Amino acid sequence: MLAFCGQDACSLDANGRLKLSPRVIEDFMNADSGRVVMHCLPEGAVALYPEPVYQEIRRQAMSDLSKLGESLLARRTLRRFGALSENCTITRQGRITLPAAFREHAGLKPGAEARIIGVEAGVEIWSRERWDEELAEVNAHWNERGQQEMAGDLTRK
Amino acid sequence: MLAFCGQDACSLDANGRLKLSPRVIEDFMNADSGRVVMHCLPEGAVALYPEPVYQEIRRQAMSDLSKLGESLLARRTLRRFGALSENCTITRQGRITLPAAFREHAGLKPGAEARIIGVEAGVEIWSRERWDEELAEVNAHWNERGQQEMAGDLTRK
DNA sequence: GAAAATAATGGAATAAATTGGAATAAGATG
DNA sequence: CATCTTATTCCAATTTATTCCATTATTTTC
Repeated sequence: MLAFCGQDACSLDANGRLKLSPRVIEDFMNADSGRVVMHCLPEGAVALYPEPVYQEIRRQAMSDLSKLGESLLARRTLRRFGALSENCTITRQGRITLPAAFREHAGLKPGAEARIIGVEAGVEIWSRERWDEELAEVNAHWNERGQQEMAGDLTRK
Repeated sequence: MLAFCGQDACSLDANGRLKLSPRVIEDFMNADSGRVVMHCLPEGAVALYPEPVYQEIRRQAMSDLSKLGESLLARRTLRRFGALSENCTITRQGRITLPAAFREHAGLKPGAEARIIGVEAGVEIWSRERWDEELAEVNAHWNERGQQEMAGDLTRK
């Protein structure tokens, strides 16, 4: 059974809450009893990962505390993950509340249309407009890559 | 459970006091019973760390005092951390009072809007304006990083 | 050195926002 | 077409934030 796949359309309620679809809820229940980490991506969307997945992501990026006093990069790395991540539990009604700052990061006003995108490790929340653009870019990139591969096959000695 | 994550909006009262959100208070209680070190960052914000975290940040620098006699840099480093760090305890109402000099360092007048930013090791207090700029820079940096990575994926032989 | 004034602190009350739940509407399925 | 599932809206209750006031400490002036 494939987890965290496919796409859903949904909308934020007046308080910025999001109702997840039954299959997404089920995937999060199976993964970690509905415990979720919300994380703002540089691309302008919010990812939802089961907590263990996020811990794994963080394990590599963890910088040691002794550098904090002298390194701006170290401070900004912690800032990026600290400020832009938060955990929550899916409620009994299958809802999550996006913090206002996260909503803004993803360009989602209360009442906005959103896309829930399965990304295998979890799901991502995109505004409808941004998702359309992102999907076009993703496709363009791998098309270009394919073209280069074919060209390389001709010119290779 | 993620500690010291997310962002909060709050404002200084007329006397320059700051009410922390319940989850931040809880994180500090768990970390060191509410004992906190305030420290002015070069970026123009004030960091709050549990005391053990601050000790860890300073541990290396404090381990060799032998340079003090001949190194201006060493003396100024101690000066910076000494003058710009102070400890305090979160009150029963969950408030902390920023010393006037620290408030000024962070560009916070009494009554100003502030942002409490989780940075995993603790939290940082930013003025609303400065945080907006910092966040934009953080996002821009990691976006640029991502773009370079994608470009590299196309030109790779 | 004492008294008054000013500033700082602790606490409580009121107002605002968030959350949980239920009810209704819409859609899908047999 | 009826029933069951899913989505959306609305309301009540709780939590959280802000403001205001009283008390304590500190400083200044006489």
